[in-house]
Amino acid sequence: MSKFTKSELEVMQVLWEHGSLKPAEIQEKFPRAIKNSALRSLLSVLLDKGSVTREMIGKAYYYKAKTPQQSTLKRMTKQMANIFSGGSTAALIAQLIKIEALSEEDIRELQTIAKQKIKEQEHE
Amino acid sequence: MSKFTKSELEVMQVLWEHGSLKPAEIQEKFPRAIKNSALRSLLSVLLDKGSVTREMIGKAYYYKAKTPQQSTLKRMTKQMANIFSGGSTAALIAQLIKIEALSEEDIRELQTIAKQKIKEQEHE
DNA sequence: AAAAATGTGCGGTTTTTTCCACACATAGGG
DNA sequence: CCCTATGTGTGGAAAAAACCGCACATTTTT
Repeated sequence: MSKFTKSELEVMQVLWEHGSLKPAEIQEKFPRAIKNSALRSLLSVLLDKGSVTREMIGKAYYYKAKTPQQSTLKRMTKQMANIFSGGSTAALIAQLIKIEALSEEDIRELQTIAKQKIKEQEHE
Repeated sequence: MSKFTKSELEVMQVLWEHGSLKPAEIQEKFPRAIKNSALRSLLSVLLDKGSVTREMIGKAYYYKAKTPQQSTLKRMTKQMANIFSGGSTAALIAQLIKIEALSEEDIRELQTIAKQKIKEQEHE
């Protein structure tokens, strides 16, 4: 189930953010310098993995993410939880709130989200 | 600035959890099967990086983590934020609370921690 | 004392990931 | 028509990460 290498993740990041792009466009938006051929090589790996799809428009292929951002975030979070908090995602989030620099406004925002979450759960 | 590969992180995880261990002990507690020589090769990389230290006790070297768990968590969190929430750690945490499965108890616990965090900040 | 167990040091090989050059095709402008 | 720009496909090379065998030394066991 699609896990990504560092570079593959950079590609996914661009596609998640910008939707459907051809290689030259991905290259432009890439977080660092990369040769077109190197990038296309990455894309072909992602294509094999089924993480992206592509469609010929005009004379170029347009790529778009198939693996959702959210499922990737969840997987990576789970991995972090395994390393840092015995596998518990809740404990990981707690830990983050404790150690990260957060403004009072940030924290109040989190509180609001937490409240909403509880409400949602009551509706089930 | 010590960033770790997948395997290196597994080693660090064991050391963070168990303190000072010799290779054979790390090997036992390793999250998967690994040959002693492969593990020692990893340890030597980590030693070069300055992420672990070692001390000869009896006839074996005992390794312990030098890079703190917390700073590694912070770095990794920042990376995740770059990918998933435009670099904002606060936004990442918010996102996690939204999408992760959390029991009502978990959420209340988070709220308590958030409250404490606000209090702490008032004292500054 | 020999055998077995435990460890280290060293010098690689293998696998995975990343990167790239080059040949070829097509469209558009001068 | 020829040149340039823009793409693709292919077949690797280069670099990074992971892995491992074996010789040697010391201690423990029989």
